[in-house]
Order: sequence, then structure tokens, then C-alpha cells
Amino acid sequence: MTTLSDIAREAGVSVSAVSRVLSNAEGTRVSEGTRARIHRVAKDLNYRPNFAARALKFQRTAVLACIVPDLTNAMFSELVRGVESCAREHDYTVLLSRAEVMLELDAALARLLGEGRVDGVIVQTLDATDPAALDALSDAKMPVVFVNTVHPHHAGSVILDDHRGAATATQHLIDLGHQRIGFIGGLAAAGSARRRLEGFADTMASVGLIVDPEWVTAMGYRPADGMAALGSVMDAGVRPTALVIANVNAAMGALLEARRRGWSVPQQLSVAAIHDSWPAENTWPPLTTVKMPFYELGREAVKSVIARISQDDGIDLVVGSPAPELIVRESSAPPLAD
Amino acid sequence: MTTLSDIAREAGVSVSAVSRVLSNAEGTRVSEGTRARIHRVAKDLNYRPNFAARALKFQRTAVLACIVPDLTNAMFSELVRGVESCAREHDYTVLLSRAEVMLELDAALARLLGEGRVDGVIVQTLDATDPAALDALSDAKMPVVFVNTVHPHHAGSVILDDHRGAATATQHLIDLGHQRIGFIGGLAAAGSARRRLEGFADTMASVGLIVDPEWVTAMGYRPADGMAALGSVMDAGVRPTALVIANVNAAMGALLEARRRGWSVPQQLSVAAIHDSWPAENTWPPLTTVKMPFYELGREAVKSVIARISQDDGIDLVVGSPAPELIVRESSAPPLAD
DNA sequence: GGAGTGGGTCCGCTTGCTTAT
DNA sequence: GATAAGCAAGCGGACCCACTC
Repeated sequence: MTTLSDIAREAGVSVSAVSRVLSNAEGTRVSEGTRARIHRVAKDLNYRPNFAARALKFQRTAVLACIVPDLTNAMFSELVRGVESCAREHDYTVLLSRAEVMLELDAALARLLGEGRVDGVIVQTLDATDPAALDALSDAKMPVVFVNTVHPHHAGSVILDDHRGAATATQHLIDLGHQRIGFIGGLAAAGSARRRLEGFADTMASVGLIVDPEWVTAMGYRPADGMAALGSVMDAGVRPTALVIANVNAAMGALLEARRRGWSVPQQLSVAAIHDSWPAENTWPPLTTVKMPFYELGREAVKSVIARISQDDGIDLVVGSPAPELIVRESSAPPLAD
Repeated sequence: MTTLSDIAREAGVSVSAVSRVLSNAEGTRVSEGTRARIHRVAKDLNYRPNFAARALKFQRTAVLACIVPDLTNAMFSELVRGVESCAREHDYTVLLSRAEVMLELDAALARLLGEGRVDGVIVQTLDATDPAALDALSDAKMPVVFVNTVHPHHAGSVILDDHRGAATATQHLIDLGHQRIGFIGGLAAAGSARRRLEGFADTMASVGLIVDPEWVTAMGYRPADGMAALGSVMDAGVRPTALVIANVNAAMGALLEARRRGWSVPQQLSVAAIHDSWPAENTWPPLTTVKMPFYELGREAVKSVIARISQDDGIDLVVGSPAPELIVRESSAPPLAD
């Protein structure tokens, strides 16, 4: 490793001169010759400022951590892309981390923030996480921003317009002519799941459609949850002709289960899912989805942590733009005439 | 932030006493009372050793970077899981990073290793990457290990037994009674793609089956590549009755294209893919796959970097155990009688 | 007196050496 | 001569404050 003093020795100048030249400090008075020589030697020796030394000096790492429960999830990777792009613009580096359960989150926060490895953290919790559990790790002053979770005693959340996303999906099915529409939702503990359910229910109510409680489930977002939910809904006395599914992964499971049970989509059952991701294009039939602005969510999350880092106050924010976008594929169609 | 001197002041002892007690240095002679007091104060003040200071002192971060081209890819997340588990066992932390193209990889390596942010790097390159391009960033002594790519002038690669994986998939289709079997492969530049093709070809040859060149493609591993490849193969004069597809994502695209063209799988066309991932269970029909030991690959990669870090010599290694595992789902079946 | 330099301190932590019982 | 503790240097970099023409 090359250090400033290596360069200083080689160039025959003092360490402070090298430091000033290479960090381009303002008001630096160094002759052109010396400056050029320092630059040349630095280049020859392939100098790179030592990260630890800078971090120690500045008490600042210019690193942001982004913790997600599951990297496999294509939605999260949109989020991560947004985080990375915005972080780069603000000269931050992103450290990605995985924390599947609360315990891991707690430990990760302690290590990352407590040991000064990062300046701020963006946390996407599992949908199943009880917000109250976050209290334990919520020094309200910590530069932590939660994504898609509003934290009771911690201002600083960035969430999607779940209500509108669900409404968009629901309206699409209504526009196709469906009247018996069901909702396959996430676990009731999650705020985002509640908001989506409300978006569905409000839209149905606004056009005077009745929702049979048998058509509504709250089992979760995994494919297996979607399979179970579909079974439950389709065993109802009167079957729905269409379903809003609150998550694309659950929708994939539901499609598979529909196949297994011999229900053809979209002829006998239309499906519209919230969230888009590449696997949605590759299911059979390809899924109609409502694409939520995860990329922008990631960007806003970064702005929010940075604000917290510099001013240590946070705000809660709903990312409403771009609006949830309906992507019509082949899993939704008008209902068969009765 | 709490520092050692905060604790020292509070406990009325010297900084060095605190350091020795908290780091549990051997041969430390500190009275029980002092020791207890230091521990209590440290706990009260919620002390955590500063990462930057330690890194600066030790010239060592205990962090390993893992660079992948695409986090969405479910296969990589198996790899990452393996990396994390093994890293944890060796008291390393993992920093995940994304680098889609060579330029980014180069920059990432410079930042991570050059600035001393990490002690070693595990790189999973894109399948499309030309190994020769890696030369540029290959100080052969750098603590870098490549996964699934053998690097010409850089011993230190960990790869899968691609030949055997392809052979397993091929043999499965042969066992079902297929004779006209095609191969949808990855880009020819990638060594792993070549090894899989050889595994396919060798297995076919070993049972005396002929491979029509029209049944073999090398378009890549994305779903769109699989769609194009399926079209090309099924336009052949004599059509195959089964396909080995070198990657599960390409297989998803191929399944979709088969649907679109009205070829029913597995009745008219059997499909077996290399690699397993959760979306493979949720396609229609669910995909028959050969699960490759990505988790173990990740673990071996960690052992390999650690060896490089401490001894700075590397070895090339094939992870052959557990063996590629055939997972029979519904996309493969005996051929229709002619 | 301003242009061009170098010296020295500190960031938090570890550790060999010293000092005081 | 043990035992218990403190001093101080130094990891690499930044920057304030000299100092010299």
C-alpha cells in the first residue's frame, strides 16, 4: 500500500504538501512544479487514500447501508438500484446487507452504526415484521430510515402509495366488467398490507360492489401463501371471477395453484397483482400487474437518510410519483357472460 | 459515540487498561475490581470499538466483498448465502456489491481493495464476460477469487462441475427415452457455458445419439435469450423432442415461448434446466432442473480468499460435492410414441 | 507580506515498555 | 520480584500554525 509519506519521500517534499495537493484543498499554495511532481509520483505509486484513516479523521465513512430481508426478491433489487443511483450522486457508497429476522436486524444495526462502519442505514423490513418490535432498536435520533414501514416512535419512513396501487389494480378489474372480486393480501401486522386492503375495499365500495369476506385472505406474500390463499378463496360458496393479489410473488403461487385445480386464467379467473418484476412476464399466463415506483422509493430513502445524517431530524414521506402504473398482460380479461 | 478514553475517564483508569480488559488481551494483569468496573462502565456507555480505528491499527478490516452482476438472480443469492455463512464462521463480515459490467468491476476492485475497505474480494462475473478482459485487473497477487470463471493468469478460481451438471440433465432425458435432444446454451465466451455444452455432447456421444447442430444454440442466459433460442431450435427441419437448457432463467423464457407457439410441455417437448431456483417451481409446467451446489460454491470461495489473504497464493478448485442433483418436476416426460 | 513549504497534533485503538507499589 | 497500572508511539490522513524567502 502506498501512503502519503511514501509519496513525500519519493517526491522530496513534506507529507502535508502531498496531502494538500492530492486532496485539492482550497487556498493551497504549492508551486506548479511541485504539484506536478506530486501528482506524477502519486500516479506512479498507484496511490489511493486509505479508507480507515479518512474515516477515523472525519468521523464519517461516506457509506450507507441498505438492509433487505431477501435479496432474491426482484422488487427489492429495484429498490437497491434506486438507492445506489441516488447514493452515487451524493458521493456515498452503498453496503448491502441481509437481515432476515429481527434479531439479525438488531445485530446488524449495532455493528454498522455502533462501530461506525456506515453513516446511515436504510432498512426494508420483512412484511411480516411487527412495527412495534422496531421500537427496541429505535434510538429515535439514529440515522435510520425505514422503507415501507412506519415506525411508531421514529419519524423517518419512506413508503409507497399502497392505497392507490391497490385501487389501480381493483379499478382495472372493475373496468373489465368484473363484479365478484376477491383480494389476496399480506399479513395483517404489516401496515402496507392494511393500506392495500383499504385501497381495494374503498374502490369496491366507491362503485357499489360488495365484497364477500370469503374472498379476502391475509396469508402473506410468498408463493406458497398465494397457493393457499387461492385454494381458500376458490372454495367459497360463491366464487369470485377476479382477484387482486397484493404481491407478485404470491400471485405466482396463486397462478400455479389455479392451474393445478383446473381453473383457467383469465377465462375463468382474472388476476391482477401489485408490484411488477421480471418473473411476472414469465409466468403463464403473463401477469397483469401494477408497477410500484420502487426505484424512486430507493432514491427518496437515500435523501431521507442523508437529511437525517446532517440534521438528525426525519420526516415521513409517501412516494406518490410516478403513480402506480398498470401493466396489462394476459392474466386479466373480461368475465365470461353468466 | 463512546471511546476508550470516555470509559477510562468514567472508570478512573488509563486508556490502556480499558483496552486490555475489553479486548481480553492475554497476560493482562488487572485487578478483579478494576476489571469489573471497566466492564460495567463500558456497558453503561454502550461502548463499541470504532471500526476505522481498528482497521487503521491492524491494517485489516475483517470484511470480505462479494461482487455479483445481478442480485435478482436467485442463483446468486444461494451463492451469497454460502459466502455469508462461511465468512461468519471465520469472523469476517460480507459486503455485497453489484457490478454489471467490466468497467464497474474494475472501479469496484480499486475502491474496495485499493482503499483498504476490504481484505479480499469474491467476484462472480457475468456469464458474458470474456476471461481475457479480467487480465487488466489481475494483479495476480491480489486477494481476489473468481467464481465460475477461470482466469488465465490468476490462480484462485472456484467453479462448479458444469460438465457433470449438464450430463445429469442430459442423461435424465435419455432415460426418459428421448433421442432427439437439443441444447440451449450460454454465450461461447464463457468457460462454464463451454463445459456444459461438452457435458451434453459427451453424454449424447456416450450413448451413440446424434446431435443435430440446428438443435444447439449459444445465445445466453436471460429469459429473452431462451425465448429466441427456443424459436430457433423449433424451426429446425427435424425438431428435437427434448431440450437441455443451460440456465433456469433462459428456460423460463423458453417455456413461455413454447406456450406462445402452441407447443405443449412436456407432451410435445420435454425441458430440463441446469440450476434450480424458486421461480422454477412456479413456472408452468414446473421446471425439471439440476440443482448445482451454489451454496457450497460460496463457502469454498470464502475459504479460498482467506487462504489468499493469509498466504497470498491461490488454487483453482472444482466444487464437486454435493453432486448436481436432479429435481424432477413436470416439464419432462417420455416422448410421445412416433 | 504573501507565496511556498514543513512541523506537529489529533482521530480511536493497541501494545511494548516503564513506573509505582 | 511479582502485581497493577500508566505512558507513549504509531497506524494514514487532514489541517492549523508556524517558518522562510
